[in-house]
Amino acid sequence: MAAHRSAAPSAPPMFYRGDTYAVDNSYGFLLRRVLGSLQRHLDHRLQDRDLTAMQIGPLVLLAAGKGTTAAQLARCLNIDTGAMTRMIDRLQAKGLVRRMRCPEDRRVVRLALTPAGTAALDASAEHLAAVLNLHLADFTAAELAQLMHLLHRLLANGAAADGVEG
Amino acid sequence: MAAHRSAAPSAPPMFYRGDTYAVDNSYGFLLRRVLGSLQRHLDHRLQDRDLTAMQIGPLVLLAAGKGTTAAQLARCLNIDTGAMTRMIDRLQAKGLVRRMRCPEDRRVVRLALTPAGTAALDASAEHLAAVLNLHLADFTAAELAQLMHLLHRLLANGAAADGVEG
DNA sequence: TGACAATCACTGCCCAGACAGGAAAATCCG
DNA sequence: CGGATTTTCCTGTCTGGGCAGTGATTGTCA
Repeated sequence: MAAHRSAAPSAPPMFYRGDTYAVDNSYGFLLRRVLGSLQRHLDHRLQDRDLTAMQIGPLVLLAAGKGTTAAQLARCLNIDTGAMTRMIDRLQAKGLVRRMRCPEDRRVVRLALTPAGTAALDASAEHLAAVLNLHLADFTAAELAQLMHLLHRLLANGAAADGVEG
Repeated sequence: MAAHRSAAPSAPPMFYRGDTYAVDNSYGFLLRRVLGSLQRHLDHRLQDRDLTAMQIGPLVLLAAGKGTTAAQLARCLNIDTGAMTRMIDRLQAKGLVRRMRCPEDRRVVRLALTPAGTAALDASAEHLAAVLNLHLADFTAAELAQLMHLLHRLLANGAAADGVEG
């Protein structure tokens, strides 16, 4: 188990220990609260438009051409396909996206933004940017870059462990 | 309101713009995925114990003496008191916490860990620490400190805006 | 003292994600 | 060709958060 680590069986980082764990030092709790703040701010700005912060995700991905099926969007957002199905249900009920059975592969359902969906996204993008900027009020460009770098590495480390355990 | 900013009514940071927004550059989406990774890893490690990552929050706070009422815990975790009520319901159903009407102020319900709750927390803390460490696999102590620092500032900037708008 | 506001816990009603399971369709392979 | 596997979407059922509204209690202040 430990032997195949070529460079180092190396010092597994022990920043946190079970017996001395304190909430205030946990970046996990902190992350949770930051995300909550982002979401709450965005939700408040979007409530006039009958949209939520979460619902923007699929709209952005569709507009950016990151995917045209529910499964693709779910993978992009790292969420369940079941959750995505219901999300699409809500977006479709609001007339923002369209479902169209794919003729070539009749399992898949092609998704597309409606004109209303494009309009809603255009109107929301500015709020999304504003909320992100608001939380960066006293940041320099270098600090934002550093933040993104650290977050990417957290994610990569988690994904690496996925492969091992999963 | 703007006058008290001594130095500058100053360049509002424009890291993100509505018309050029791209998912890949958004620290919001990144944050969301990191948190999801943390939660999934922890949930998998805890499923044997019939516990979820979310349910550890109140247990940790109770053990640390950060609060003894639902309202206090909710404020600590930045969540709704209604959500906390239901969370306590689930924890109580599992026999991990105890409710006790406070005699002095009969509005409040005092919360306390049961022995089973303390045991469950002790057993989980090590997994919590392990998951946090796992995502920090290639981090230095300085980088972790930097991450915490940046997250704290994001949170503070969000809270500052709360006061203004709310 | 009596009206008023604040606080606390709780409840309904939403949105939202995780997991398990199922039906239909496509693909792979013997 | 024909069965096994995989993929895609969908549907329960659970946990979980946000918001609004309720009732009980406490504190405040005229």
